[in-house]
Amino acid sequence: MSGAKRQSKKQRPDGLSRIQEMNRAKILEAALGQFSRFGYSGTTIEKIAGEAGMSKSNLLYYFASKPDIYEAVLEHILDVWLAPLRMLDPDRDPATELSAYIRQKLQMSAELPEASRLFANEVMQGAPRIRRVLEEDLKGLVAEKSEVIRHWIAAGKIRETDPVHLIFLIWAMTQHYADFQTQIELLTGQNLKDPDFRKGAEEAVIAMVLSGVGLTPGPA
Amino acid sequence: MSGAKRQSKKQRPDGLSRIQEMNRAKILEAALGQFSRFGYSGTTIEKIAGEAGMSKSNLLYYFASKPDIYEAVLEHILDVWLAPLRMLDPDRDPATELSAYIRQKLQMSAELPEASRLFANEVMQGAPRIRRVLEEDLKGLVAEKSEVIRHWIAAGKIRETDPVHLIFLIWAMTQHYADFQTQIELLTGQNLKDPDFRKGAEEAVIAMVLSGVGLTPGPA
DNA sequence: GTCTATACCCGGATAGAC
DNA sequence: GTCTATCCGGGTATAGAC
Repeated sequence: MSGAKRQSKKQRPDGLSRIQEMNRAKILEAALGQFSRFGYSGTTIEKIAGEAGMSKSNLLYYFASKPDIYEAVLEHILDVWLAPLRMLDPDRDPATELSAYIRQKLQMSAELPEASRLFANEVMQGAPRIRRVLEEDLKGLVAEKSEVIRHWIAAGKIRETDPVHLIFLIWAMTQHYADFQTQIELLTGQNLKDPDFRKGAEEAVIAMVLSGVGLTPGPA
Repeated sequence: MSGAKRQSKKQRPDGLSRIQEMNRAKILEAALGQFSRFGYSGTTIEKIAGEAGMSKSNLLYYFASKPDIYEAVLEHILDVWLAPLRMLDPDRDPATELSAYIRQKLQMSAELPEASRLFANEVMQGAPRIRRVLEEDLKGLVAEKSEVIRHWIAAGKIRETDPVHLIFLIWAMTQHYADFQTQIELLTGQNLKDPDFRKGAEEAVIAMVLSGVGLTPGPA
């Protein structure tokens, strides 16, 4: 047995075994659900573990502490959360670009409402853990995309509008359907997962934004 | 001393002494600040008491428990929160009415952002304590005001629009400035308390809503 | 009517067996 | 890698003195 094969733990690229990866993923998903619903203080490690199908202690084997989990979740969703805005293209026409952006944001509100609510929660508490990201990355991104809008204005393609307010208002309208989902359901019995309602929301937001910048939305 | 004057505790209309009233008010104000910032679970009775300038035990003399305080705060702000919508008047012209409504909502976001955030917080958690109010009062109110908007449409005064989405979008845009105040401050360095920024927000929202329903906002 | 002291419970985190 | 047992801190709420 001398010189025998060593206990081969296949060293994967990230240094994690398959089950480790899977467990981490399950934890992050469960944590997103809990944090977004109950806020940071309102969620317990035990609940997250329960949702993820494991024991509290086992969870604490993967993440050393509660803040660690929270930050991992936030980091995990931030990229996908900001992705749509990055795609605003100055070289295409504003009606197409703005419509596409709104549709993407509404799609995210439909498919990942928890991410929206987690983000809202964090910001409402003063954004203690994502201050940096907002001040640096997001601020830069918004400045960049404001330039795109100013470019459209200068080219006479859309009406004179404050770019920053325009961006804020698009965020407000699209994220509202995720953040206030409960209220919307109580008042209408529907949410973005209903195709009809989703279409109604898309039309309402797009109509408002396009006419708001002086474009007349076509019937599609 | 026989038959002397009895220790006269003036029985006030609500059965509360002046200091009791004042203390209750101070507690409610402090509680609003804490709950809106840290959510229900994130705030402690001790913090509320500190903000209200009294001891934890003394606070618990006025409110028996944490949920009691929370419900009192919610109830206290709900009326004022829904007041602006009640004023939408079908007999005046839509441009005036919608502009006034938006301005009132933005005023509330400027002066009582905590109320907005508390409300958002509660709804995002599934509205466990105000389900009733939403299902009954608010639902009725929205139905009533949807009729107002349909009335304007039928009279040819505004473009065909889904009334419920219109209401949601006005809420979304106006409340966003309170709920995401932190983010807005980090990105622009301003908030609704700055007169210039407030004016910019009013113009942006009013322009968007009015043109969205087919009205051209005048330059004021 | 207000404060001090304290009981009690719950959630986060660790130690150590398996 | 996963579990059980347990510690510890903090937060709610109460008992009782003043």
